[in-house]
Amino acid sequence: MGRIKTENNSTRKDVIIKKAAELFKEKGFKAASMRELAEVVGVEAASLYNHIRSKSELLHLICFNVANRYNLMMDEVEAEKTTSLQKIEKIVRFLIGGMVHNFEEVYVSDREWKYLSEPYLSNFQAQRRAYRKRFAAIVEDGIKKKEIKKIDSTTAVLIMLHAISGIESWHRSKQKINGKELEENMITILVGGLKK
Amino acid sequence: MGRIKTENNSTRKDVIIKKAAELFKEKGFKAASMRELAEVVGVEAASLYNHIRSKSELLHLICFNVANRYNLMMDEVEAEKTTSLQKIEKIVRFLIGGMVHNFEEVYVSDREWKYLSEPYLSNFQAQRRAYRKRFAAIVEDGIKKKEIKKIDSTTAVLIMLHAISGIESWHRSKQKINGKELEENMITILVGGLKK
DNA sequence: CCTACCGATCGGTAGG
DNA sequence: CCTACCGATCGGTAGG
Repeated sequence: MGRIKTENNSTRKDVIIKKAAELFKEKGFKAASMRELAEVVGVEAASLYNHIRSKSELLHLICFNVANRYNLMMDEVEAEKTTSLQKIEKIVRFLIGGMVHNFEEVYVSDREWKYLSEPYLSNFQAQRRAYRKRFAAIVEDGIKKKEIKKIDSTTAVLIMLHAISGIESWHRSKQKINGKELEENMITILVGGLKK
Repeated sequence: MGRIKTENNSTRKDVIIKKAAELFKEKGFKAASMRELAEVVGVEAASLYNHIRSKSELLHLICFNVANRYNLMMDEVEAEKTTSLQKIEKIVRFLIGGMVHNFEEVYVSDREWKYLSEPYLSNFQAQRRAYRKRFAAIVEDGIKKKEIKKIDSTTAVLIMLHAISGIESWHRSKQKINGKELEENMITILVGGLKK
């Protein structure tokens, strides 16, 4: 009802969220102000509140958007009839892809989630814990089946997750190698480090 | 001259810096206020300014303290007559040790450096780039000598650095494995992933 | 979507 | 090291 869509089919609210993700990534959630956001959107600060409830709503929209995608992907991987190593490779590739293509959103959900307000904060942390547990279970399974070295699965998951979120620095870097090459290198080192 | 030392030989200024690191880690630099810092130190906010110049001075003291230690360590490693793989292992062990024993300080210098003010910001970024370059050169050398898989050295360094800074989550976690065990697991996966 | 404005909080200073 | 206080900026609201 009267929600105006632009030619690329996104509402004004979508634009605000997208710009918020960029701003939160650049400055950090606390340091980013609604006045700055208004400026990049092209309206007065007060006008933002016709589309969103609060600054903090912006953050939880961003974070849960990412979390939902991660969970759906994990459902899919668990359902597959493949080896643990293949599952891990698929997860790692998905995560790298997300980092490369939805950079700002993923970055914010990775680094700024601690500014979430309750009950979103607790909910997000719970989802995160659950996600890591499912990932660790796959690693554990691979160890049992002797596809993977005998290591602490929690540590292995932490390493993979953080190595990937480090793509941030790659993104900033001048002499970037391309996305595909990056992905293959990461797979070699990370998955290669697990293989027995 | 009147600088009072406590029994463990640290000045009041040292205490302020230490508490600042804890607070900046917990809340983030921007979200942490000088009034909160004063409270944990046990004085009024205005009194902090008899020991330090500004909030931003606290951040650069923390960040450069860490950066200096990293640089000294790199000097030492480069001077050794060991294989590239041994050098990398030494660097990784040093970084993990720093993360485990100087957690707050290292965390802040890793995640909050972007709030540094000029000229400190540029200086810090330059040191960081130089440090990574030296690390990558060691990896490169290992590849040439066929100790290490043929991978992009920049990516390899990024992975190691970020995997280690991810120890943050391990620190938070309930069912921690101990520091030594963590270190051995990380060496297995990270250095193992490089080995030819 | 804008103008006008609010109460709260911030980093920091003056003066003792 | 404290009391008292400053100018700036914040997220958000009222009213049109």
